[in-house]
Amino acid sequence: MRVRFGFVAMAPGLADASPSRTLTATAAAALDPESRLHRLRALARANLDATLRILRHAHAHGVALYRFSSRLVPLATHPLTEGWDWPGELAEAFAAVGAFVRGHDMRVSFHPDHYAPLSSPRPEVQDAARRDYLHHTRMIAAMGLSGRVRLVAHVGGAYGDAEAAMETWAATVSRLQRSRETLALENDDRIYDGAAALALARRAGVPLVLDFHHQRVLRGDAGLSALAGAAAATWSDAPPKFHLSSPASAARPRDHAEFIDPAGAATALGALRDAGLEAADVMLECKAKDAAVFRLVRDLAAGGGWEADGEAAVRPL
DNA sequence: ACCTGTCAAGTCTGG
DNA sequence: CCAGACTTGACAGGT
Repeated sequence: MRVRFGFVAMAPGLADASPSRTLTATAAAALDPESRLHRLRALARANLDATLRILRHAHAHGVALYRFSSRLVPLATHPLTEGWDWPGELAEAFAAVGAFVRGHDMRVSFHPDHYAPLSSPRPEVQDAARRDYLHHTRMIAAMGLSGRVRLVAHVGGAYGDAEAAMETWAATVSRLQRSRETLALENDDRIYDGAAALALARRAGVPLVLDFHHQRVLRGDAGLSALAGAAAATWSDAPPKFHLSSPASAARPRDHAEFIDPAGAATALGALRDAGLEAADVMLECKAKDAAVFRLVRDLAAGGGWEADGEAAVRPL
């Protein structure tokens, strides 16, 4: 088995490389339409530029797994920018990112944020969520990566009835074009645990990204290997994918720590090994980002049980 | 140059 | 019914 690790959005080691630069809506509203779009276009170009630099940096260190910032195009779904042809204006910059990903066979993803729940009973919220989903699929299309990038989404709230909310989620997803190829579902740390998310993912025909940290917060480590195996079985076109992070502190167990605690990682990776997987991709959600990947590989290799396979992957001994 | 409060967005809890 | 927490990185305004 080979386990590859990846990181999210920024690489703190790279100077001046934020992929999420933006303009506040208040500041944007104060500008005349022409200078507003001029500013936003420049920020988006800088974000895509930074993204390409981060991808080069990742690839140079053997990192094949990366999650894009969802804010590459600032205010893209805000009413202030309605009608903006960003796909046309930023075509080259998006294409360059996609070409690098294809050329180096990297696995990339998006994670629409939790303000866009497809399960909401409020029509205006659902409309906004669908616009957000559409925006992400447009970015993927602009990269020339349609069909090979997943949007990793949460179910959303419970709205007083979690069963009904899952029903709404499945119904909404079934209406979205090509959602089976473009979506993946992730368990959360409040309402939908691994088992619930797994059942919904199977029903909707989308793969499940099992988040070990969320699962531990809700249910502890019991049954982790069986759950990991079942989650892995929902993936057919790519290696199964997992999320891993460590609690920031005992007082704030849900928050993400700077780095991965090696003991916790060994438990999670042990579950993958015990599930008999041939390959797995594990996205680390740590404040230290890329540095957390490199440190975890070193820690696992030093701790016994695993050997480093480059700077960003391990194999069991 | 640095520090602090604020920010597009939704949901839930507590008062 | 409303205010605040939740979470995160970056802006914006002030020193």
